[in-house]
Amino acid sequence: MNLSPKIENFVLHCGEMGSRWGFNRTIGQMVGLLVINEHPLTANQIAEALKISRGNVSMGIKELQSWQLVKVQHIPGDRKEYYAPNGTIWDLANKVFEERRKREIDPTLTLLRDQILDTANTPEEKYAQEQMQSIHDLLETVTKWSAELQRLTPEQLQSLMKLGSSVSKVIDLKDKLLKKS
Amino acid sequence: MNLSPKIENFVLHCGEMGSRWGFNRTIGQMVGLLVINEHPLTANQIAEALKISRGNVSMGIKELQSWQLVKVQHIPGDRKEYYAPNGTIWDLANKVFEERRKREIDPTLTLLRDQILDTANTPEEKYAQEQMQSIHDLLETVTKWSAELQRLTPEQLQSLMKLGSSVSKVIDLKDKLLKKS
DNA sequence: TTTAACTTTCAATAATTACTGAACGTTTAG
DNA sequence: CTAAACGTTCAGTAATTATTGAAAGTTAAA
Repeated sequence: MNLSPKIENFVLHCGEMGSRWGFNRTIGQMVGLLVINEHPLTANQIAEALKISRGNVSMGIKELQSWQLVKVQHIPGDRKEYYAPNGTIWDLANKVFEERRKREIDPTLTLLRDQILDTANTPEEKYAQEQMQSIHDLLETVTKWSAELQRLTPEQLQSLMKLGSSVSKVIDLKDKLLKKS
Repeated sequence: MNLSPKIENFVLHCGEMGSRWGFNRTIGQMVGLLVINEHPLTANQIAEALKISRGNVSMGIKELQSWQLVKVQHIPGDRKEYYAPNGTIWDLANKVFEERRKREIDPTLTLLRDQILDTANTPEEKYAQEQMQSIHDLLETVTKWSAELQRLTPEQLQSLMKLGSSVSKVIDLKDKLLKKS
């Protein structure tokens, strides 16, 4: 399990980006390693390739499973577990996106819904509630949009994109069509 | 500078979410505090309200300025600096979005562009490059889309949203229109 | 100038987060 | 049943990140 320089480079980069993508360095490296290898890897292979302890691999896999990013495979007559990415690159990105929405947006949306129902007693609270309402509306829009976009295949997205490569044009389209009918 | 329970609750929540939004707890609280207050605040007021040191406020403001999330205001005859959110809620969200794209996507895109130009020497490298190509294409699509969506006003977005509340319908629309012409 | 009112910086330290490795659990082949 | 081969857990420790507060920097009024 020694990586070619090019592949190692990619894996190390994934590690550096890991924390920005929502996990930590080691887990970032694990994702990179699994994605870049055509064949599933055992926990020991991962530990060896990344030079980390066996226990750390176990915890990392657990975390990745909570994100639904890896799946376990078995080879007949072999007791070891083999780990592989749970879907295409596109699938993985969707899963990360979805999970982050749950962690970064949903809790705030819940809080704001409660707060907005309360009555404001002072002018400060009045203003505060208006702001919270704005944030709430923004987050709802973002949530709905991300759900919409996730529903599309990469091909649909790219097709939509090439339509003059501007969403504003889609709006124009819509207006035109609505006028005709 | 003592906060009403309702407002304090919101500020504390922003703190808890802070690290998920790309900063740390204290900076999250600062954003919450500035957004929820109608009037700009001085560094000392922020320190007092959040019960943190004056130096910490200074560093937090610096960080928020690098994200372009706060602006400084002055009151004539007063040497203190007053801090306020740099734009509407929508503007702030856009700035965060943009900054995160720079940190979370751009560096990887740069790396992948380089890697893809290299020639693959082994079958493993061949596969690795195909995967890197997929990731690259995905990130480019995401980048372009986020740029498109950011260009729209909240009103445009919501109008587009209400169009049967499904982007797939827009694609259908497009197809219909193209057939007609 | 000097001094007072402010802001910034940064070394020391506190708080948080990640990692190791040994102990324990589980499964299966012999 | 026993031992070997694997996976998991978690207390202790290492690494990283955030915070304080004292010192230094800046500005402007007197």
